[in-house]
Amino acid sequence: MAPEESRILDRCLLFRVLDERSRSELLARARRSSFAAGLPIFHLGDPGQSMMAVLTGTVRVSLPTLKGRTIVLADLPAGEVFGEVALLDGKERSADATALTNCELLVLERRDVLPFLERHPAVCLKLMELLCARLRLSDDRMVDITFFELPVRLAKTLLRRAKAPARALEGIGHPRVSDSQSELANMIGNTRENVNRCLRDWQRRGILDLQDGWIVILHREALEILADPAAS
Amino acid sequence: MAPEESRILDRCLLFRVLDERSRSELLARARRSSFAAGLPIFHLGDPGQSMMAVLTGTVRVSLPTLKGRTIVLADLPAGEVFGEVALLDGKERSADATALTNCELLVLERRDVLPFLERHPAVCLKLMELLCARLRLSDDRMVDITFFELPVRLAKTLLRRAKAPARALEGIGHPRVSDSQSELANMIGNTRENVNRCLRDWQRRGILDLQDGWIVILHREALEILADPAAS
DNA sequence: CCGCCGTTGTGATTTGCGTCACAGGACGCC
DNA sequence: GGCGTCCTGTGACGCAAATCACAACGGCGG
Repeated sequence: MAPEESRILDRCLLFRVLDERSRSELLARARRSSFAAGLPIFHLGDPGQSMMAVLTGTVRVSLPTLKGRTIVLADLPAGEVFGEVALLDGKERSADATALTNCELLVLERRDVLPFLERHPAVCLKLMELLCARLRLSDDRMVDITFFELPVRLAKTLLRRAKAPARALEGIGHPRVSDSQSELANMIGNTRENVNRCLRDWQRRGILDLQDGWIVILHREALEILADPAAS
Repeated sequence: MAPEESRILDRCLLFRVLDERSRSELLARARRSSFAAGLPIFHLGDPGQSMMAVLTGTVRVSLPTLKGRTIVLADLPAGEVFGEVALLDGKERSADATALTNCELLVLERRDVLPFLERHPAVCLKLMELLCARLRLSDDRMVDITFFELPVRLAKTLLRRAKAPARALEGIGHPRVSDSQSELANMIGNTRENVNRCLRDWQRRGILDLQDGWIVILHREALEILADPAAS
């Protein structure tokens, strides 16, 4: 086992509770797999007997529809796991997974994981925490989509996805978001056109700026007020 | 322990995997609690250190908002459990729970459940299945709300909640739904007014009938077509 | 018996959003 | 260079749905 791999598993919340010996035992049965940027890893409805951990790259989990629109559930960086739902309940894949960048995955099969879980209740509990977190996220999203309009959801999403400014160390620059407008639309369950109109409006009002494909947040506070459904 | 209680726990998927001895062990640490129809059991945001099993009655789990509207997540009959999310991750209650009818509950505390789970991996796995089911439901709902319009969602909901006709045994009568129009609106994330208009339209078209507060489904097939987003 | 409240039934008005239809710019590839 | 593809930016149009505003009905408690 390459040393950098066990280090990555170390950063994976789910496996951090394991001692060295159990971790090796699990890794011994795991398979590695690579996906080029843009390639599908699995589709909603596929039979699913495995779960994956992201070793390098980013994986997008999303819900597709008949037409082109999708809902982005999560973008998972290295250290995260996905595909656990179908593995645990033995049913079909509950969402699409796609390699957003070039990715390396660790694949764990149902027949290996289930017996392992039975012998490691601590991992069970961690896994349940993970499922709970997913559930809370999903329910939050549902409330957002049902009750709040585009500006509130967009402001929330921008704040959530804002990266630190490039020259944060010198205290210069503003937090910024690199997602394209259609990606943002998919995240909040709305259309690209409406996202564009909203962003341009905020740009005109001096809240943010659009340049080189970046959305630069000029006044975080204004966004926070917009993101608060109680205000506005 | 009253005999009828262990029989009810027997019908509870989560505890059915346990042998008699383990079940008694868990029951010994459980508390019983009653709620009159309409009373809140807990609120979103409350600290939550326990989970409950429904012994008798029905419990509604829902997400509230600042204004009056809510999303009904589930109506749980006897045998179901709820409140497991806050118990498992130790965070605040993720939803409201209300006694829809007079209810008797079995309350299990975190300090008792967690050690128990560590010694009973089979229950862990069942609990994970339960969480997976909740997650799938939530995601389905999100897709419905985001992409389908009121008629599709309403038709789906009516079909899901349709009870067998009163005189099913004689083969007479039609499946029917007893929910009020505002309850239906809460289930599908829309307003009472729109639900009413849609129902009246379907009544005029002979698909269903409204009488004595019941919605009587005359043509199940027509509803099924309406519920299928691909058609229509 | 009367008032209160929850439910149903409808109309009018406004608005958020989906859809269609473009135009222009950046970038990579043949 | 020319062409496809993906992104941004906007206008117009129409519909779904939120909101407001009533009226009628029925049950229940004082």
